[in-house]
Amino acid sequence: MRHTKTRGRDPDTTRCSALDAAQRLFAEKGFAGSSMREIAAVSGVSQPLIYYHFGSKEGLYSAVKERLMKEGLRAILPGGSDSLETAPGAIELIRTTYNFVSGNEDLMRLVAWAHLERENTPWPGEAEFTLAAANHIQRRLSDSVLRKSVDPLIATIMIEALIFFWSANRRYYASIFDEPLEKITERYLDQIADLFFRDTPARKDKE
Amino acid sequence: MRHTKTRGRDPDTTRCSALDAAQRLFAEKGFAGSSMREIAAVSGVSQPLIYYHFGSKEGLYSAVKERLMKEGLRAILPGGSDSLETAPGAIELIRTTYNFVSGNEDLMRLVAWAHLERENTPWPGEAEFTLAAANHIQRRLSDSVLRKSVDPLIATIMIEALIFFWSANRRYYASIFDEPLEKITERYLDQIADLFFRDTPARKDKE
DNA sequence: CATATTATTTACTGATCGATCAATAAAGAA
DNA sequence: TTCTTTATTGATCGATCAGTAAATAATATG
Repeated sequence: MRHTKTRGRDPDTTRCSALDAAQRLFAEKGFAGSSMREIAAVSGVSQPLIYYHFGSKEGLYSAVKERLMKEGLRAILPGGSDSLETAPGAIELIRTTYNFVSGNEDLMRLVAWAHLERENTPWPGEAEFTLAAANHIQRRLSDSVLRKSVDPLIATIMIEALIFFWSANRRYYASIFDEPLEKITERYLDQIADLFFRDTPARKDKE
Repeated sequence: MRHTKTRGRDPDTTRCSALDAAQRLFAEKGFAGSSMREIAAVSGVSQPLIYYHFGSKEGLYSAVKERLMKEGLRAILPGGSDSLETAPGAIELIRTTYNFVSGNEDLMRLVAWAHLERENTPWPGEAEFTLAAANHIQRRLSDSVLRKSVDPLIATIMIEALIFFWSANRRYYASIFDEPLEKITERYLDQIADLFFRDTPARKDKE
């Protein structure tokens, strides 16, 4: 047998517990707003032990980002169940992207914190991530269904902006409408497709 | 004469100095990331004196927000030189909004911090601010130039999203293009107008 | 078994946090 | 002038910050 360790020491579980708590707290309160003591208390891992495994607060932060990006890349790159590859049409692509964004709230909040805190160090795999997403969206955008007079690259940025913004602010804005969140979200995403793709007169069947 | 006080005591100037430094530091590093000591050092106002005038760190923060919103409202509400009222057409409205947003970076960053830090207390005048902007945009949007099949309220949110996003990320995205920031910004704003307004076949003169 | 390595805890450091103290200087009121 | 109010300072509070040294318990290795 390899290891029966269920009691006492299990460094993998220790690291994972610390990472879980750190991810939650960093996403919730930002890097400056989270303390190692609280991460230790929440995770059940003693503070010096976190330092033993991750070296410093920055090291812990980097480990959180690394793990998140590894998961994120696995999900969105070809082969993942929610991969952008599997999205056949424009509206499905938009919906898939939105689902990924709104389903990874910790990741999105951490990116937002990093942006505000003016992090100079790039995220591990950030470039690949952005390129993969932009690449797929752009391929879809040049599939002749994009409205004429719309620059594909700018359109890519705009779609990203619309999806990010709604994912971050949907609860606030949904309270203005009468409809439930899911309904209004669907309409919002449909309108994105409308704006960028459906100006070609008739388009019932795709491909 | 009223007061010749140029030396020694001048509580108004004191408050103003503290507010200036606090606004800059809160916008730059967030509430949790800014310390009263640093605000005191940067402003030249001693730390206990800041407490004397504003009571607490929270009180200072509230005062910063209050002043900013008062200025912002004065600028954007009817009568201001950059008022949304004076914007005659759709593209001018978009440009005016963008200019206001990108010209008030401190305000936008503070709003972003507040959003991430999940502030429960609403900003003073936040509701009026949002309503005023949405109201003007919506009036413009229902001026029959809006593309059919686009919900005016959702369009309002989308335009806000597109402008906010570009204002926050323009430098990053502009580095992808070859053009200078102003040129690509102009094209980005034009594309917004294109998307939402210019699908009516011919539209040279408005009204 | 013995021993070296890895994992974890207890107790602590110096620095900094937000906040407050008593004392005092300046301005206004009498 | 004298007295009261307002503005400002230096010193300091207890709490908490990130980080660490040393001792110890568990595991792996011989």
